[in-house]
Amino acid sequence: MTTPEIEATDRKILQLLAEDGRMSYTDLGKATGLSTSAVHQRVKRLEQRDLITGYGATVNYAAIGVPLTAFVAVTPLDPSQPDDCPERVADLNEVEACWSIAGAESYMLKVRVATPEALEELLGRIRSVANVGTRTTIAMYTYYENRPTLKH
Amino acid sequence: MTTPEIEATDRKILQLLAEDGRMSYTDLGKATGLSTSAVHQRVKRLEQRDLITGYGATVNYAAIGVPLTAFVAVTPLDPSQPDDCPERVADLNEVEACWSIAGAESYMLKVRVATPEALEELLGRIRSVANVGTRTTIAMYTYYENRPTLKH
DNA sequence: ATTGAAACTTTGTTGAA
DNA sequence: TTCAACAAAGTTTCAAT
Repeated sequence: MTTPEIEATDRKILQLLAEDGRMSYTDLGKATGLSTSAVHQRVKRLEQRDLITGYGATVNYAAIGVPLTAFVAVTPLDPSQPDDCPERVADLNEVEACWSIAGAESYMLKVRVATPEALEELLGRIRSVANVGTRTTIAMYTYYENRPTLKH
Repeated sequence: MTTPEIEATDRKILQLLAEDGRMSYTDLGKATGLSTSAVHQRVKRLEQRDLITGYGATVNYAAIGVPLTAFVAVTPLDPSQPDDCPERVADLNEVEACWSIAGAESYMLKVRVATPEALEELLGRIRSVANVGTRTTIAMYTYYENRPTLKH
């Protein structure tokens, strides 16, 4: 938003790090035609400008026994109350993402749980902690997730 | 799915790497009470078992001029055709994720674009490349995304 | 943006519990 | 089988240019 124009080299570095967050500065340098310390400097600048907000391992949740992903569309029940649903549901660690949406409902949550029972129980906690109604769409299979969308 | 029971130390390593994918083996060792080479070995095993499927930088898409996220619920139009929508839309790099869902529609896509015009154009490409109908929900603001859901 | 040097990290090998 | 200790190779991070 602040700097929509990103220079080509910085864009390339963003793309490479989005695809492999553990790539070494040496290899980033080779891939961009810069010296190791020049890329290092640029990466630090990308972090400081908040264009890179962090690094994470991609965990195979299905394989570790948390196979259920669901989308929960959320409607606040009392319009006179302060609308702080995103902060309230942030306390629930099953909630992986929260967006405000255009349409019939106010927010969309993405949640991850181990079992249908755990989902039902979580929906109860979401409704009571945020005083909202919920409409849930269960994802039965994840083909892919978090693919980098930078290749243009 | 194959190994739903993950040992406590491996779980801790997964959690730490989900939160900071560039954490060094030295620091992982300090955080888990193991030697550098012992964590190193465990991380390689987590990668081999596909419990860690990759590492990525978290890119602030809004800040680099791609502020629009949308969810596209997709319905195949011709039930006699092979249903290969996930593979077909995988070619469109604006498509970040694809889930098969329970409910009125068959799939849910998550897409990222720069402008409403780019979204409209992308929806056209999705419909023609996969021979599907679409129902789109625009995310106007991202409160948070990809929070690790491993703290239990 | 680069070079070069010191500090630190990674990753293979070896052997102990 | 899992861990620790070591050591060589590679990487990071600075200051100076």
